[in-house]
Amino acid sequence: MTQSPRISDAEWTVMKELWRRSPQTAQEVTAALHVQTSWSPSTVKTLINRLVGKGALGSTKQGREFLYSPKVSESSCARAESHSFLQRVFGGSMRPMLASFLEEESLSPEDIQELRRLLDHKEAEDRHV
Amino acid sequence: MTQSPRISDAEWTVMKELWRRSPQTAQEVTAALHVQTSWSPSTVKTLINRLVGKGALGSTKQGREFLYSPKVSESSCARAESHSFLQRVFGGSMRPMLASFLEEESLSPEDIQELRRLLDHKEAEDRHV
DNA sequence: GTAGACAAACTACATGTGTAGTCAAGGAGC
DNA sequence: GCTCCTTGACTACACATGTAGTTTGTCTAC
Repeated sequence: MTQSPRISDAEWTVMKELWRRSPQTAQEVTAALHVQTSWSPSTVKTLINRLVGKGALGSTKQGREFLYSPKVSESSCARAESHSFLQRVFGGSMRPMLASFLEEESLSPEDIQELRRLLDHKEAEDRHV
Repeated sequence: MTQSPRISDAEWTVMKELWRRSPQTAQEVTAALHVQTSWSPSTVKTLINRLVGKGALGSTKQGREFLYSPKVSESSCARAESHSFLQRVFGGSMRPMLASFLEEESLSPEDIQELRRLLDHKEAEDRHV
């Protein structure tokens, strides 16, 4: 299990793109992100380098360029991030957190159905284990 | 509606204490946090000052000391924090986020019941509005 | 082979954050 | 009233982060 490094806001944006498609060159990533962010190539390159430094991205030299791809999975980063968020803001207890999200954010009827299914599943699982 | 300022990790710890009980002096907060954090009084004072600067805490002079109390509610900060977390990590979509939490974190049977109730409530609400 | 283009590497810099020390001012004890 | 202690105010400093510019090295086109 790779210990997920701490990934900052801007870095998440870069990671998301590389999770979506990889490997990509720095240039490609810059182009892909340009719509949402209008970051300069330097900026994207800096972020990529920091991520390589943190071990979140790996690179392979391809001629004059580098190809980058994630070395940590999105789900494992999401888990780490979620856990730290839960601790920090809700002291680690799920119930108030879920309550707050349900109150605040919008859910489609399908989302609600899906959630019920997840709860059923969870419950069944708990009973078995 | 007070626009909740961005509150850092360490600052959350201080805010939590003042949400738990307020007003308190810097000294009292330091003492209260000492068990978990072993921060020096200077550190706590710095954090408090920053929070006052951000408008998250208010202060009243009481003789030689100051009494501090929150100026923003815990729930509003939690909302802001939750929203930004949801955006950053799950691109704003609740369903994968909830799925990830349900998979990862542990829920008691009562938590599950409570969640079902919340979902029912939410659903009924949506139908009415 | 030389010039130009492009990508990588290095440097930059303001602001935020974690963590704390020092200085200064005002009340408490003598 | 003077001294000491406490508390507030100011200063410090390393590292992270957002954002980008400059230098250097190498490939490509002539």
